Amino acid sequence: MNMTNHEQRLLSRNIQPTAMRIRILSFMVENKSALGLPDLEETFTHADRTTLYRTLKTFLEHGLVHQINDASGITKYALCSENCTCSYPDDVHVHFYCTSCEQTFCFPHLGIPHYDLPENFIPSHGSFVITGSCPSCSS
Amino acid sequence: MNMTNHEQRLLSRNIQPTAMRIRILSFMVENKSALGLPDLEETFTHADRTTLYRTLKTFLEHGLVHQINDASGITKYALCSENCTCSYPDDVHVHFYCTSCEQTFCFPHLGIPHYDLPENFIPSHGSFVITGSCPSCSS
DNA sequence: TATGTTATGCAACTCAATTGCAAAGATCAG
DNA sequence: CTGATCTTTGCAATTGAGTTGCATAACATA
Repeated sequence: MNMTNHEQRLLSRNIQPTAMRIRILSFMVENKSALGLPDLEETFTHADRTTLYRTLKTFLEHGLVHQINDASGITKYALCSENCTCSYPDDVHVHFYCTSCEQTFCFPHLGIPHYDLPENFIPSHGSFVITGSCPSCSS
Repeated sequence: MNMTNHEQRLLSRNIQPTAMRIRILSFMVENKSALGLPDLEETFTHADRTTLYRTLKTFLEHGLVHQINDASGITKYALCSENCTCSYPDDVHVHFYCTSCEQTFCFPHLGIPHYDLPENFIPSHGSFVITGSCPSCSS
């Protein structure tokens, strides 16, 4: 709710804290699950799709959010923790995609193991998604 | 190359071994990396997109292939091993997506750990993708 | 061969993602 | 304060993956 907080968070990632970006960051902070562009379009009906699209891209490039590729066909984004550098493998965690409500959740406490990749495969990021049914949908 | 082999493989998954399906299975066997619908369209220019699309869906539903969601935005499919039931977590393995050539590789020998999911999250599948640069592109 | 089922082809549509360009807003030097 | 410059936002349009309904062709079964 403290806008200055969000401003600080943007500034710490070298993102110009415009009104639009603060509003979008605020929305992502309040939201429990990862968000895709269509989610933002639904919420920010007054704003242009392009702006929302580019805001997500900007957030991603500056490491404010990480990208998740679930089976929904929609690219989702979720906020990184304050000290996250999105580096592999330490800052990569497991996600859960519910096929029923199509929401994607972060499980920051579930990290990923170290993998010995075949020679000359150079890792930089990761998207680990478990698919199934979430508590709201599995009851 | 032995078509009868491919026929057997389709039949063992209860898939009617039509000429089209045998050709597509054959192509997938020869291919090193996972394939998406656009890849099939490029190769089978004479066939209809819908047929290719539905063939992949059929293969998926019958457990002949598994689905991978990498950062390309294209749903990829890769052949399962003979005795694979695509069950979580035993039959789930790590994949590698190269951002340069946009190819996705299976690492069947790299399994995934057991995760204690939060209560009432019921897993059924998984898509574990490490992103980076493949040997051909990292040199 | 007749009949019903399955597979394929055709056409059309939806929607997420993306790009170029113009207008508006912010920043900074003088 | 003013003008020049850079960044952000809005508008319009396009691409391309994914999907569906329906008609026809191929196939299996009796």
